[in-house]
Amino acid sequence: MTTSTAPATGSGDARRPMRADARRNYDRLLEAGRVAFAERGGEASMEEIAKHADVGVGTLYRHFPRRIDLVEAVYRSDVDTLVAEADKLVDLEPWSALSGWLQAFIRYAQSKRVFLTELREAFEKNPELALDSRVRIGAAASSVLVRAQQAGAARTDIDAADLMHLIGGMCMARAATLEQNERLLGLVLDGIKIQP
Amino acid sequence: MTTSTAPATGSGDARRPMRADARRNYDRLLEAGRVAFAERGGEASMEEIAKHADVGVGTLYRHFPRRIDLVEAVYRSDVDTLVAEADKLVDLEPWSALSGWLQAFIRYAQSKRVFLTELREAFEKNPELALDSRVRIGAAASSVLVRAQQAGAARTDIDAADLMHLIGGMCMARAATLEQNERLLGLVLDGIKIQP
DNA sequence: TTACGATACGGAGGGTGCTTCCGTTTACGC
DNA sequence: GCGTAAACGGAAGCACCCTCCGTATCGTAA
Repeated sequence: MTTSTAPATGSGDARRPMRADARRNYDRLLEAGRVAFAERGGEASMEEIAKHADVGVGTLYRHFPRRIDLVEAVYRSDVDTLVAEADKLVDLEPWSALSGWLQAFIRYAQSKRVFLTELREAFEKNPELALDSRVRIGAAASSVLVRAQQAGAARTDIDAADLMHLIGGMCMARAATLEQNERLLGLVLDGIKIQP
Repeated sequence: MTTSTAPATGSGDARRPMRADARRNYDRLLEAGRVAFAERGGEASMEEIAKHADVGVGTLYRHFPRRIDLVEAVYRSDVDTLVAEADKLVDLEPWSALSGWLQAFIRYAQSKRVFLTELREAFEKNPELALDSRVRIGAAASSVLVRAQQAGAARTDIDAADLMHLIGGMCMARAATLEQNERLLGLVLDGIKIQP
């Protein structure tokens, strides 16, 4: 594991590990944040998120000093999940892995649209966040795509950057719904697939 | 004049004209809003804007019931200005008019970047705003471009849509400064110009 | 010119949401 | 068990959006 969502405490460094209750609350808050942003986007209030995590606002602010820090943490953890998904799919045959990962990507992209304004702010405050995520997602995309290509299941005249560009752009289009995106993904997959 | 920034009272319709003080305050508020958004973007508060216009908040809210209404009005008026600029330049020779208008366009685009978040919200609430502005700006662009083309001063294998796409995209690029954009505009103009 | 009704003004205050502060509670090493 | 550092919780501070209504001003008709 590399750059990750892990709070404040690296592998074997100076600082102690978090206390058990702190760790538990951190995880709860992150999850509550994810749900809240997904459901209510920028409308989600800090009080609301704390309540959902069964925690006082004070605790929320101890872990995430500013609202934007929570936004960033949720985003980082979503990217982690997406990247990890590529590893999980390694057991499937190459084509299924590619197709499965792109589905995961679409869900990821869809969830981002809801709190895009907040996210944009986070990127502005911390440009490294955008760059870093792009690289990591690109690597994951590449890993599933190349495997499919090497297995002769996907055409070789596209690369991961093309794919992200195509599908990412599609997902960001103004009125795109999840269903529509999944349908269009099917179309794209048909275009990429090499019939056995 | 067509769709415009004019508040609540058309040409010769049912409603009376605005009272003189109301008209004056409306204009002041619009101007104060423009300045405030340009300087402080989304940070600008309603109290602050009202004070700058030498007016109470109550008056601000009478004219612009919600913050977003002020954002929209400022934006509409900026578009008005940009579109009117094309008419003003009609006395110049065709190439100067084209070049001058594109400079105005760049200033317009630059000012939009500052309160992009607010603007995005306004577009979301009122899609007709984005569409309408695009059409009007496109028409203005077309008028100056076509004239330059007919005068043999600009190459004819591009149209207004291409131009807006190129220059608009350039202005929206993440870290673009006004100077950089003006320099790049020079570059684009060189590419479009037909030497006499 | 004055008087009067319609219109507009102003700013105190309600409501909400982010953030801070600090007294209380809890986990963990001895 | 005990002591201490770490973490918790929520009341209160603050800033901002917006509303409300008593007061002031404009425009008009006598």
